[in-house]
Amino acid sequence: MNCPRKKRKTLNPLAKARAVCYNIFMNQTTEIRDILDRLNEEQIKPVLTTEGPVLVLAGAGSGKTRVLTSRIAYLIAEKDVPPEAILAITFTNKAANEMKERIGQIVDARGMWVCTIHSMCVRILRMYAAEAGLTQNFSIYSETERANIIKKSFQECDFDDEKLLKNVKWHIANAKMLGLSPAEYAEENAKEREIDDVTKVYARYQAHLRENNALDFDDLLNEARQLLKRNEEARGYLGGRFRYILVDEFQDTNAVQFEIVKLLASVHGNLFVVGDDDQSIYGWRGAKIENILHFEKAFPGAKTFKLERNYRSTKSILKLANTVIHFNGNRKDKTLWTENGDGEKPQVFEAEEESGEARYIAHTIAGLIARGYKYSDFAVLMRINALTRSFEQEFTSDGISYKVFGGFKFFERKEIKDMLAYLRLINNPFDSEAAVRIINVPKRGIGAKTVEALENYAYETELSVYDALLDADELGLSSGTKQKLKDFAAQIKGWIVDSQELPVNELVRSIVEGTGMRAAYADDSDESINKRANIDEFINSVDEYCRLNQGATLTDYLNQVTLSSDTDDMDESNYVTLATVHSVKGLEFKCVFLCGMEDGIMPTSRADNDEDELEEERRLMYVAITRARERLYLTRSKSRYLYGKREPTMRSRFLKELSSELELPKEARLRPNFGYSEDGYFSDDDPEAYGNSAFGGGRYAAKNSSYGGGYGGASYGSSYGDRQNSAPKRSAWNGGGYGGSSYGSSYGNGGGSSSSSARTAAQKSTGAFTYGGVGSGAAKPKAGGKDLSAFKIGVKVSHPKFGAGTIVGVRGAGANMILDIAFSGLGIKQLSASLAPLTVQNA
DNA sequence: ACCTATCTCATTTTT
DNA sequence: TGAGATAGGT
Ligand SMILES: Nc1ncnc2c1ncn2[C@@H]1O[C@H](COP(=O)(O)OP(=O)(O)OP(=O)(O)O)[C@@H](O)[C@H]1O
Repeated sequence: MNCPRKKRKTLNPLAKARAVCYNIFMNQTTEIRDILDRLNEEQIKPVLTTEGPVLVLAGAGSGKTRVLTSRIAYLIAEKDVPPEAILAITFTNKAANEMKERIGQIVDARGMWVCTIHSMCVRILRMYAAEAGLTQNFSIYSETERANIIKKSFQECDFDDEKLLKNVKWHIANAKMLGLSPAEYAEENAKEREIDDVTKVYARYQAHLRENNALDFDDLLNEARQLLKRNEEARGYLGGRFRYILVDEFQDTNAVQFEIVKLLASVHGNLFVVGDDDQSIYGWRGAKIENILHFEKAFPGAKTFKLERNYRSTKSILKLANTVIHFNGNRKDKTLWTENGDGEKPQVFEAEEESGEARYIAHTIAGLIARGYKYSDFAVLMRINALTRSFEQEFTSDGISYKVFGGFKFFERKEIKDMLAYLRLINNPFDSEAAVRIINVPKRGIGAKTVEALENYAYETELSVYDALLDADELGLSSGTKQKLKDFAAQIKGWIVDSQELPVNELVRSIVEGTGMRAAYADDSDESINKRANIDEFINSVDEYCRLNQGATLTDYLNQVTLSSDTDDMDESNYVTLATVHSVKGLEFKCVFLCGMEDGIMPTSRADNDEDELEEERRLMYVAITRARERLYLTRSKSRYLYGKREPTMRSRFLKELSSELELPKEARLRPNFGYSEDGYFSDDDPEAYGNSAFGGGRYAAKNSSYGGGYGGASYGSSYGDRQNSAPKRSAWNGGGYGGSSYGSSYGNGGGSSSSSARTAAQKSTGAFTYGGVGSGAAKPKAGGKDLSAFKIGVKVSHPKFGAGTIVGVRGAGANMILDIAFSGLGIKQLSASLAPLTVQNA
C-alpha cells in the first residue's frame, strides 16, 4: 500500500496557483496531492476537466503524457471511478506498461485497460470471437504472412507479372488501411488502373484469411470496428463499461482507429485525447492530422487546452526545434518556451565517410562519459535503419555498450519464424499458411509438388491443409510420401494435444526436440552456429515469458509476440540506444545524435516532389530534435556507400534551414581529398569551425559484459551502469573542465590526466581530431589518458570482443590514431587507438 | 527433392 | 554490396 515516494522540493514557482488547489482538495490522499503537485497551472486544468470531450493540443515535452497519466490517477483516486471503467490507448506497448506501472504506484488500477489500439482490438475480438466469425485462437498475420498470402492469391488468379503484383500489394495495403472491403474499394477507385485485378486478388486474399482463421494487422482494427458498428450488444457493453477513454499520441491515429474510439465513446462521451500535430509522423500509415486539428468538428463543444511550457529541453535545443517546424506551412502555430537554461549550442559535424561519422560520435560519447554521463543518456537516431551498421562496428571496437532498435528483429529471423509457425499451426490448425511454411522445415522430403497436391485437395474439399494432411490416403501419392505426411501429421496432432496441458516453454522444447530443428543446423558454419544460438535464445525468451506470465496460453504468447515491437524492451540498462526517429517518439535522452543529415536520407528522397511528404519529414526532424534534453549533435557523412559504390552526398536542406541557429562547416572545397581521406575521418579543413578543444575523454570500462542475445552482437550491461545522474548541466561546459574527477578510477587508466599539450600534438598531426562538444581546455598528452606509444607495428594486442591480434598499421596520432590490427579469423580491422579497449600483450 | 550458381534489385518509417 | 529469388543441374 505504501509505496516509497521520492522527496519532492517545490520545483516551480506556481505556489499561489497550487495553494488554491490544495484548498479544493483538502481531503485527498497524499498520493493524489503529490500528483497534482507535479503539474503546473496549465496542466492541472485538463486533469480536472473530467467530463465530456477534451483535447490537449501541445508541443513536444510539454507534459502531455504526464497530464494523461495524472488524469487517470485523479479519476480513480478522487472521482471514485472504478479502474475497469477506464480505457487508455497508447502508441506502444512500452508506453502502456510504463503508464500502468506509474498509475499502479499511486492507486489500485487493476481492471483498467491500458494498451495499444491493436492489443485492445485483439482483446475485444477474442471476447466476441463468435460474433466476428472467428474462434478465440485466431492467428495474427504480420507483413511476411501477408506478403505470402497475397502472392499465393495472385498466382491462383493466374497472374504472373511482377509489376502487377507490386501494384496489387500497394492497393491492398491501401484499401485495408482505409478499412475498405474489396467491393467498397473497387467502387471508390473504379477508374484506377488494373483495379479489377486488384479487387480479384484482394477478395481472394481476404477469403484465405478467413479460411485460415486469421487476421492481419489492419484486420484487427477493421474487424473490431465492424463489430462495434454492427453489434449493438458489443458496443453497448464496451461503450457502457468505458466511462472514460483517454488516447495518447492522438495525432497519429488513422481513420479506422478514430472511428473505433468514437464508437466506444458514443455511450458516455468522455473522451480525452492528447497530441501534437507537429509530431504526426505516421501519415504513410494512414494517420490523419485532421483527427486532432478538427477534433471539435467531430465533438462539438469539446474543450481544448494548450500547454506551452516545455520541461524537457534546453533553450538552444528548443529554439532549434521551433525554427525547423516553422518552415512548415500546414500547421497550427504553437508557443513553446522553457525555463531551462540555454545549454550547449547544438553541434554540427560533417565527416568524410560513415566511419568518420561513427568515430566522431564514439569520441564524443567517450568524452561525455568521462564527464559523468552514462551510456543510457545517449541516443543515436537516424531516419533509416540501414544507417546503424557503421555505429555498430565502431561501438563494438570501442567497447561502447549499445543496443539497436528497429531493423531486423529477432522474431523475424527465419529459424525463429519457423518455430513460431509451428506454434501457430498447433494453436490454430486452420492456419494453412503456417502449415505450408513448416511442412518441410527441417527437410523431411516433402517437396513442392506434394504441397501443391495438399493445397488443391484442401481447396476442393474446403478444408485446411492440416485436414488434408490427415486425409493423406485420399491424395493418390506414393506410399513413401504418404508415410512422410502421416508422420508429420501425427507429430503435429500430438503437439496439439500437448498444448492443452503443457506450458508454452515445454511445448517449444518438445518441438525443437521432435523436429530436430536444432540438429538441422549441426555443422560448424558461422551461419549454423548463429542459428543454433538463436534457437537457444528463443527457448530462453519463452522461458522468460512463462516465468513472467504464469498460466498464459499459447494464444496469449503468440499474440504477445506478434503485437510486440522491439522498442518495448527498451529499459533502464546502461547502453547507448541506436534507433530510428520513428521508434523513439515520446521518449527523451540527455544527449541525442541525429545522424545521416543528408538530402535523400533526411529528408528521404521520396519526399522530393511532394510538399506534404516533405512536411512530414520536417516533423520527423522536429521529433528528433525534441528528444534531446541537454545536448544535441547533428552529423552527416559527405559520402556514403550506396549499392556497393561510394557516392557523394548533399547536406540536408534541413541543416540549411537551421543555418541561423547552427554553425555549419564550410561547404566542401573543390579540391581532391589527399592525405587523410582513407581512414574516413574528416579532412583538415578548418578545424576551428568545430570548436577548439582537444579531445580528452576515453576512460570507460573496458570490460563490458557481452550480451549473448540474438540481437546481432549488441553488448550492453557493462559493469558500471548505476552511477546516478551525475550529469553536468551547463556549468560543466565553459567552466573549468573536469580535471581529476574520480570517475572510473577503478577502470582503465584512472581519473584525471596530467596536462601537457595534446592540442599541439593533435594539430601537428595530419587531420587533427579536434571538434567541439567534449573535452576541456586542459589538454591531454595521451589521448584519453591512454598511453598510445606502445601501439607500434608488430605489437600483439588483445581486444575483449575480437580476441588476440597484431598491429599491422598505424596512422595518425593522438586521439586521431588509427590502428590496423589483424585479428585471427576476423581479418584486419581498423580501430581507434584512443578508444578501443586494447591490451598490449607483453612478448 | 535438393543444392548451388547466377541474376536481380533495392533502402523508408512500424502497430 | 549483399540478400533473396529463380533456374538448371545432380
Ligand atoms: N510540471 C512538470 N514539472 C516538471 N517536469 C515536468 C512537468 N511536466 C512534464 N515534465 C517533464 O517533462 C518531460 C516531458 O513530459 P512528457 O513526456 O509528458 O511530455 P509530452 O508532451 O508527452 O512529450 P512528447 O510530445 O515528446 O510526447 C518529462 O521528463 C516530464 O517528466
